[in-house]
Amino acid sequence: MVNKKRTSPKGRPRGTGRDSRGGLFLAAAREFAERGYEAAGVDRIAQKAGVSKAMLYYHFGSKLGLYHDVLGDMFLAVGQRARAIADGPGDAEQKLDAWILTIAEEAQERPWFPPIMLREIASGGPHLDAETLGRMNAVVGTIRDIVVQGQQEGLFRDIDPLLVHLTITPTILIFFARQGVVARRGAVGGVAAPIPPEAFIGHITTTARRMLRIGAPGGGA
Amino acid sequence: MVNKKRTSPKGRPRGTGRDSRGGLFLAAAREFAERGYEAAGVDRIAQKAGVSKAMLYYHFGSKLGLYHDVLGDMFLAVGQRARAIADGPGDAEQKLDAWILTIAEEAQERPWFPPIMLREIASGGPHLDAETLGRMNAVVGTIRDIVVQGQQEGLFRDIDPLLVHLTITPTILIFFARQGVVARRGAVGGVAAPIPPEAFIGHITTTARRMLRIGAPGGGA
DNA sequence: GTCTATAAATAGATAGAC
DNA sequence: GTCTATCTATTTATAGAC
Repeated sequence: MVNKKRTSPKGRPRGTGRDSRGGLFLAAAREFAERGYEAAGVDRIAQKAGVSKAMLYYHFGSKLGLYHDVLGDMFLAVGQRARAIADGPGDAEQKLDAWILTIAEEAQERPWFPPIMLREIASGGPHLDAETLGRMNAVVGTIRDIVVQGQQEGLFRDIDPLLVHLTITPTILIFFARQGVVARRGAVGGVAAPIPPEAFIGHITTTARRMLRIGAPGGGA
Repeated sequence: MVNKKRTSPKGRPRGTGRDSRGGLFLAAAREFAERGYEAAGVDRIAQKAGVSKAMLYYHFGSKLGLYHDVLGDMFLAVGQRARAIADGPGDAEQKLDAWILTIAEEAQERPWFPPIMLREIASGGPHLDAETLGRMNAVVGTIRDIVVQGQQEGLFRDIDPLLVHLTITPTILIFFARQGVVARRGAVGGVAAPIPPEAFIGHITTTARRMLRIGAPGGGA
């Protein structure tokens, strides 16, 4: 039932090895990102990985088990980095910058992360396990800590930390989800307008500061 | 192949009637939002609508035809309202406020709008027809017009209009997609924190102003 | 316009040989 | 660890009666 938690034989990060398990993991992550959990096909995953479908069941037990492994890998990485930032040195503004950079880096390192995340939001997460749910909540808590710190430091205005999270994180996710699409299909529409990731990250950083700093124009709601 | 474009017998907006076609439209919109195009089942749609599956094919020709009808209804409404705002009176800031309100209203009037939109972004829109694609691009163009107006009026700083769009619109979509989930499941995680829509709209309006106004803190990128 | 019955393809999952 | 063959359920779509 529960999937095995061991890492690859040689200690490689999950999904990057050349063993059949790692190949299946990587193929699955891409398939889940492209089609979503329900529409993803175990046949296609096995084919992309170059092994038989039976291997998938041998390693992961079920389609859902495989999905949970992919989710676990994502949120473990993001959650740990977020916590390290919040608990580390620096003022709240520096920490928020670091968080923005972290999400952007993870989105590029694991291109399946933004699409899968968007789909889970869209569907209300019917196939999220308790462990993944806990890790997602931990991330929200981490952002809250950073915002509260900024308010105590007198840097940030009075604003609901959840609103801060809901403004910054989804924007980054959608940007990189769109990037993947633009790369594959030439823009969702045709009016491509490719924006370099660095330009986008700079924009979000600036916007986040303007959103949070005390005494800016636009009202303090 | 192409779905019939006529409205309901009595000229009601699509999907709100009590005829079998309207019932199917509404059930389909909800099913597509909840599960995504691929995972949506015509059997389930027909069952929810209280008619037989054959009726679905009689009215819409195919599952894809039905999906296109749902998409068309969404983007026609949003596109027309966006264009009316951009071409109407007022300065750019007022128009941007109106745009934010419009997206928020449409998201609440058609609760299937945000989830479907998120899924299309996640998958790169493989089942979008040319008409829908055109309407989506028209919306982006409309936002661009508003931002450019603001820059010419000396209200907005020099910023890529596409970045403005990518910052405001997705945030609103994700918020309301999440709202639907929170209502159905009690938050994606458990740490619910229900935010009233008005509070969120106020927040986004303020954030958009702070993002765009000239001479604010946080740097001007 | 509305239905039942069914065709034809594909899905996730398993058995058992090697 | 890896495979082929197969079981069973579900899928989209259609035929044809009323």
